[in-house]
Amino acid sequence: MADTRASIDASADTVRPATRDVILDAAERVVSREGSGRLTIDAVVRESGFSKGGVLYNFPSKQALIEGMVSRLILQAQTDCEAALEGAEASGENAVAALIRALLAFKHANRDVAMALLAAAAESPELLDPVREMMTRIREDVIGRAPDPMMARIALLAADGLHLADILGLDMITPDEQEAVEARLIQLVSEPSPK
Amino acid sequence: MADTRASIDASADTVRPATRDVILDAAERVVSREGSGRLTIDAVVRESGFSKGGVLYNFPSKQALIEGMVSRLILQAQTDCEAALEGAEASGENAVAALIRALLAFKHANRDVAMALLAAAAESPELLDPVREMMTRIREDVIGRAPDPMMARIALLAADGLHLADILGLDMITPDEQEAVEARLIQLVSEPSPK
DNA sequence: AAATCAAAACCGACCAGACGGTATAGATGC
DNA sequence: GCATCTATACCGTCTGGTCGGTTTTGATTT
Repeated sequence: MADTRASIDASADTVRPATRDVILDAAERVVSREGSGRLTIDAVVRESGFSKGGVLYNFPSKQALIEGMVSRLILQAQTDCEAALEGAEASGENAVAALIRALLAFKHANRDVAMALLAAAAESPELLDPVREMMTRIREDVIGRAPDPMMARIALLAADGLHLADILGLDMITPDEQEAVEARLIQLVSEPSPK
Repeated sequence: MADTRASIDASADTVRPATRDVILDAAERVVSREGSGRLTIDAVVRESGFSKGGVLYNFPSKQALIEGMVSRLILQAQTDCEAALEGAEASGENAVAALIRALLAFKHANRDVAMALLAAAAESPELLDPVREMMTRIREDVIGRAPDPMMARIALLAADGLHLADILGLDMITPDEQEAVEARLIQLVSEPSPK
């Protein structure tokens, strides 16, 4: 069961329709709709349509289920970042800017889903270890490529700030403002001496 | 650990040594040590040394207790920010820089305590309403005073990012680096055209 | 292809404990 | 003695997890 199949597809699985992913989707829906504190196995059972036994067969414990959510999220982020890097390399675009852009897009696309991280943190902090690892790798990657490393770091932190605001629903920033901020961030990491 | 009492009255302290604050302190310790998901009334009872009845006498429900934690946190932040503003006005320092500095210091001092926010978010999202309100006020204040409003906004977001890293334990940034980043942030909001 | 069979996948009733909250009795100071 | 506060036993509910059983799947044999 060390499977960890690459989530999204469901194409190759002719018979078995990626049960684990169906369950993870249901869990994400629960978290996004009712908050991280309401993530219970029974709620996932209700939401997924599977029985309790079925859910617990695929994820032997609630912790395992949260681990599944986290690792899928990480996989997605990693894929997105790598794609952004390749795209930048192909088009000759600034790699750091591309990465920041990819991160912002990812965080925006997974705004409510990322509450799973809160659930994970609440359940037991060590579940965030893989997240730590990934963020470190990305950060080192970005900072290593940046003409102004500290500014790159600041841009990353600001991106985290945007994410936090999204997660906690603290975003009273208008979409226009958000776009402007993101553009400015990308500009900041692109030019060594801005303005 | 500056005396964070400030809740209600504190008039007849002789007999009643700010029971509510003692309980809130215990709750903060629980959250910081065991994670936001482990914040239970019984845990607070154990940690505070009071009886369950005593705790529930002061905070009639778990929600009330979390509300207490949040509002105390907000009060403290507000006080700190106002003090910073007054100090800046007196010394002629850049107000925006002073505010950012105060926010960073506050967030640093309350790094684990702030997990109460996560507990609040998990319990029921509307508990974060006061936090929203405060953050909006601070942001508007900072942005209104800044020579480069968008840069100020970015600095605030970066400060949030630092905070998030602290809360989730994602801070693999060294103290030196953190100091450098904070200095750069303050510099960014102080000068219209940095570098 | 029909029969067989073992393993994988799934089901749902059940349980022990934890949790939030209540009830009530008791201490303490005015 | 009355208000304020503390302490403990208790209750109903919820939750994570178990367990024995049933269905589905896929390979094998004939």
